[in-house]
Amino acid sequence: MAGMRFVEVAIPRSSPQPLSYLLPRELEGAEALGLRVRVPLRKGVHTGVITALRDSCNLDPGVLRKVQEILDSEPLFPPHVFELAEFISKYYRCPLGTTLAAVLPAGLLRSDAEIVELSPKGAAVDPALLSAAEAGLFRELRRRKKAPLASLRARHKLSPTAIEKLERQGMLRIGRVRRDRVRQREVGAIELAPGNLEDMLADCGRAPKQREVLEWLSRREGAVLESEVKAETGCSPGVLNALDTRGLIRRFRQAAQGRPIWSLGTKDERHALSSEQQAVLDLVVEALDAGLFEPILLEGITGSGKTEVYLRCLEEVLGRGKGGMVLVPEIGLTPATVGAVEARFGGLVALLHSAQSEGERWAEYQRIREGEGRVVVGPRSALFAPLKKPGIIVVDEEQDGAYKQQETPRYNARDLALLLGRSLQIPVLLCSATPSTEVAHLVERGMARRMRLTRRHGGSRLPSVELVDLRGEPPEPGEQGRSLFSRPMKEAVLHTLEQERQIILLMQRRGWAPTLLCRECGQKMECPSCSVSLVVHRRDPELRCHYCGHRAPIPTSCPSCGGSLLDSIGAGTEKVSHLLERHFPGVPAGVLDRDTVRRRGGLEKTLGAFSRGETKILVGTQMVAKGHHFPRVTLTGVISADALLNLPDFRAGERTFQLLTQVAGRSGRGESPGRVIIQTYYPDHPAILHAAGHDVGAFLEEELRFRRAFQYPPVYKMALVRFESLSIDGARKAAEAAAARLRPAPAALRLRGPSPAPMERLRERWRWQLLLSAPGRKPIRRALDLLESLKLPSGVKRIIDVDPMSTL
DNA sequence: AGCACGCCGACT
DNA sequence: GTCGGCGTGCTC
Repeated sequence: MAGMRFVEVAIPRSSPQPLSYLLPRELEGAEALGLRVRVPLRKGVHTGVITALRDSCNLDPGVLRKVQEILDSEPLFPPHVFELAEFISKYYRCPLGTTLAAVLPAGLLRSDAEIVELSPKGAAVDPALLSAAEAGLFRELRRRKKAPLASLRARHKLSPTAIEKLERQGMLRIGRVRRDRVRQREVGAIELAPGNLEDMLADCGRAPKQREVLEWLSRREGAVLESEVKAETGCSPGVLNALDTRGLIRRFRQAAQGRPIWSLGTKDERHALSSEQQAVLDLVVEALDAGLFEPILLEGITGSGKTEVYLRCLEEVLGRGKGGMVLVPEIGLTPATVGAVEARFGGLVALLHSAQSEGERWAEYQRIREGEGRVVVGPRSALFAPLKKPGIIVVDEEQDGAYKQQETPRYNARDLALLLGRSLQIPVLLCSATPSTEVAHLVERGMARRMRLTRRHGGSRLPSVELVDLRGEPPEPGEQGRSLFSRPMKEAVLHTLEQERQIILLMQRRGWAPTLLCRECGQKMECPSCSVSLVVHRRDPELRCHYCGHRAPIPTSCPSCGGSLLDSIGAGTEKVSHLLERHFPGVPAGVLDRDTVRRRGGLEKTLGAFSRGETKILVGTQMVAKGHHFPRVTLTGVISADALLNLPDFRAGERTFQLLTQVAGRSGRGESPGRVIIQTYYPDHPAILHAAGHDVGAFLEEELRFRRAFQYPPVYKMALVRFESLSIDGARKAAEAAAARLRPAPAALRLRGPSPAPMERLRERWRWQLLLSAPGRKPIRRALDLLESLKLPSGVKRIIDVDPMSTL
């Protein structure tokens, strides 16, 4: 370390490049890659991460400023995580500081907050001398004493510099608060002091409230939260104080536990491996022992035992003193997977998920860093878990779009898992019933091994799938156009109910109806901020934009022509459940979509009632297709397969195929055979046809042929460059200028656009875009370099999405 | 004169 | 990626 006098520091939300700093003598020797430091930048002090150590610097050392403080004693992550971050930064074109902020647990790199308060002079000022906006600000500060500057700016219509101006005038004081530490929140807890309960109760004498608390505590085991004691017994703090001073209870602080994630309390069931499963395990063990990268597509329908395979693989990994990662798309929706891993590995499991508080996530992070948590389960960011010696990476449901982050850094954790596996020389298990075209393409080129599990656990058969051609369905009186339930669908539902079995119905849209139309002028009610129509909701009656959250009351007359013939067009989950009630009166049904899940405990309640059989029918959006296991479900109905199919996106077919196959897999997982009914206007479309025929191979082959012919991923590489602006001209002109810069384009580069994005306006912003594709990455990389060097007109934002998941 | 607003380049 | 300096032009 001697002579390392300079450090490079990556700071989020500042410079795209790491900046050089001087390391003062007193800090020398303590520095290392991956430590956080406090450094001065412009007027303030920021928290960044050391990304390099240097003994020389190409800048004049005289201009360099000094590192003020080193915040950690140990690097926050092992080298492979840092290398991954550097790769992400380059490949997905996101500043390294911002990338590191996404890689580390939230909060560790949070910038300082500016806190505003009134000075004595400000407090005494005559309100008459202030502008209306200033008076509002002063009123709030008088009430709240202190408030964050950013929120004050947002709430009061002040100019951007007004608050600084008032500070210069001595009216306000602005202080800085550091927020780069995660607080592990603590709560009060109580337990009964050791000793005989009878004696203790006697000790209370004539203090009934204290007796009651003691008795209540004795009925509980271990420590109980103080808040819970108070709520349950209705006692005051004084009662607890009295018990404490007499030594009858023990009071202490403990780390606050966030809402536990909902796992099914699964029992660990070890299944004997089939020969197919054993073959995968053998392959993984071989790679483990040889220290080789081994990318494997583990393909198997629902219920074929993929989970047991990777649990066994993890056992082997742990047995060799290493750790493993299990990535899942959305942890809240995969309780079965989480439950299975927890049941098998217990205390070795480290769970990372978004329902945790920052403190909890930080605690789990440290457990992994210290080698205590060695099986990491989590969503895409779990790939950055600081395992010392990762031995395997498992990506469950690898085809899931949730692995792609939809904000910078726009990485895809499945792709990165392969990259990381290669650099660490370890096996990577990509699991899916419906592999992505990306992984299929890898297999096709011999770059990943395809291992199939063809037998369903317990020997249950694949459901039979019937397509209902909606074009042949007669219109129903009282409905506009067609009925939601075709005759075959109605009959199947009735039949299944008679057999005392359960039904899952897939309905892609939530709400009552996707559009409210004026029959007199033909106008659709549109979102004022987005180019989409507002969705009619009835449970909480209002119009709602599903993209920006805009809400409006349901009009009784058309806002543009005054006409009163307003019609809800189409259907959503609410209408489906309403119509179910009409068609099948008295049959209890549950609804599972973002609206019902958002309510506290909504997911647990809805799924719980269904799994206990209290509801017979479960209606929902794609959520119902995710890995739940309901043995009594023998019918799955798809109200319309066409919603996804009609999206103007090259992945529309793939997404449709995956969703249909997934949802079909919900049917008939117990002993009884399952049935699936899919309603569609396109019964001949390959995505629907092959899903009905359970033919993954044929679908992928055909889909890859289409992608090759039309130069789409994964055969061709792609990047999406989007320009956003509050003015339509700004976005369009920037996109046109960018396209002009790329012309004449090299032969290998294909340019689509500039064109308005399929959703031309979103959250008030107009969006225009360019799609770049090429047989290899190089022409795209060069084009993106060119575009990044192009100066943007003011008010225009440029978003680069490498390997986009969708082009909407 | 004092301040808002927009543009542009530097930040280490 | 953001901030702050500077120029321009408006208002008290």
